[in-house]
Amino acid sequence: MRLDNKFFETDVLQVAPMLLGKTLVRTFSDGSEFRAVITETEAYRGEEDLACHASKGKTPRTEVLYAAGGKVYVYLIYGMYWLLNIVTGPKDFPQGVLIRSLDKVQGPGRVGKQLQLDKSFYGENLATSHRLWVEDIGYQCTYTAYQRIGVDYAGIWKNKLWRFVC
DNA sequence: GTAAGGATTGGC
DNA sequence: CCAATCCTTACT
Repeated sequence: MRLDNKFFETDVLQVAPMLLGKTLVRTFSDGSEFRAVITETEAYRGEEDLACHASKGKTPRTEVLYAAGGKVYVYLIYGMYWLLNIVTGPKDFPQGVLIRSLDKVQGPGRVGKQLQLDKSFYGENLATSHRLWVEDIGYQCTYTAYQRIGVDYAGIWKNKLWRFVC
């Protein structure tokens, strides 16, 4: 069954590991469908988390992070790759989960490429979208927590074990 | 207005 | 090791 907003309105440190084993579904305009199991996620939590984009405050780019959970946050990195994030938590508590890998696609940049993401997905509602959502197929995998990738600039926050891998 | 740099990847 | 490539943010 499709995950609803309720699922995503929980704290990101709960949602990020719970997403492992869930199925990501993307339908394309030609009618085809892509399904893959989420195998790696990363949590970004609050304005005080220097690795979180919301650490710079509310801007046009980070605005959706302040919404209640269940929305999509996409952004272009290095001018080349659209990274997929899911906003979590209550309204006005900026946090989100980066989808780093699927069973069939490893690497956040590759996930965005496979799903053919672009800026039109910014703010997409996963509970009602007809082209992108997450399903619970009754499977929860065991996981291990690691430090996040590529956030060496984040001071003490880089040491948080907020990356979850199946 | 201008410049610096990034939650990455693939190619040299 | 480093270029690709462009948007966001910070600063003059």
